[in-house]
Amino acid sequence: MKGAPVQRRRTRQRAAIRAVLESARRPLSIGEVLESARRSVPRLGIATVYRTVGALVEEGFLSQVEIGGEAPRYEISGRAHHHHFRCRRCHRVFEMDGCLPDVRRLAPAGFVVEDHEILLSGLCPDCAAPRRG
Amino acid sequence: MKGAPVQRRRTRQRAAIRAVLESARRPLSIGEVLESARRSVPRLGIATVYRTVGALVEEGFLSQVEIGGEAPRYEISGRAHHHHFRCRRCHRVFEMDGCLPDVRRLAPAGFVVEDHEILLSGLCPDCAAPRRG
DNA sequence: ATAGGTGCAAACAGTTTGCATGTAT
DNA sequence: ATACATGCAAACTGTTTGCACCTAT
Repeated sequence: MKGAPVQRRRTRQRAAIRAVLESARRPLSIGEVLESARRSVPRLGIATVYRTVGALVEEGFLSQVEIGGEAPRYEISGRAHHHHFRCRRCHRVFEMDGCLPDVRRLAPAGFVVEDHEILLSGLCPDCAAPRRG
Repeated sequence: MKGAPVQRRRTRQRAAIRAVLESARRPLSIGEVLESARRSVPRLGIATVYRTVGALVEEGFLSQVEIGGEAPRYEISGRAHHHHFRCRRCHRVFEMDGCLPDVRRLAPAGFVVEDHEILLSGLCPDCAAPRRG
């Protein structure tokens, strides 16, 4: 077991990983973060991505988005309440603003609703668009 | 790649696996199915469970229930459309009948909604009850 | 008799960990 | 100088596949 480090350092790897997640408009998987961050740090290792993303989740900078049985994705914390849409073809996950005011009415009497998630799935605009060429 | 078999056979393994899932009152994970089914077929292999459950999902007998980042679970299909409530204290998952008619309006223009899932979480009646300990 | 099924072990894929080396402080 | 971070590879865990043997039809 390795205790948490006493201090954090600024490294190219961490800067790249943060930048990728900050500029993303949708939650990213570890693989997506790795691929994007390697554009600025080519030799970036996947273990570093796991460790860095894990640390960012622990410090509250990132939120983990668990969708179905798929690999967890990560997005910047503190955004407005929103839900997600998963494309069954390209498997990307998109954010959808807004919510349904009466979700908690689904719960039968006696249940205390504290949180909820709504996940839509189908085809994203890119995959639904008729392709030509 | 192995093509789907032309016909299905009745075997002790499949009977056991089906029986376990039919008598369950909650969605079961692969491990839970294996453990239960081994009571009637001790040498049952996990690969057979994966293959059989997978086949049952494909033929529509079972539905895969994916909740959060947890291992997928399987339940008998054909029940009325419903969603789930997960108790954060006892971790049980309950079914909630009904739905919200306007869920798919959450999706921005251009997205083709084919399916959706709603997961509420909080405390179930047992865990919300004032009696403690 | 034979297509199909099973169990085992090996192969895979995603994630975590150990360690020697590299680097921010 | 030194504690922390990185990259690589090995270790793990959960799932899938190849294959020789078995069995329902």
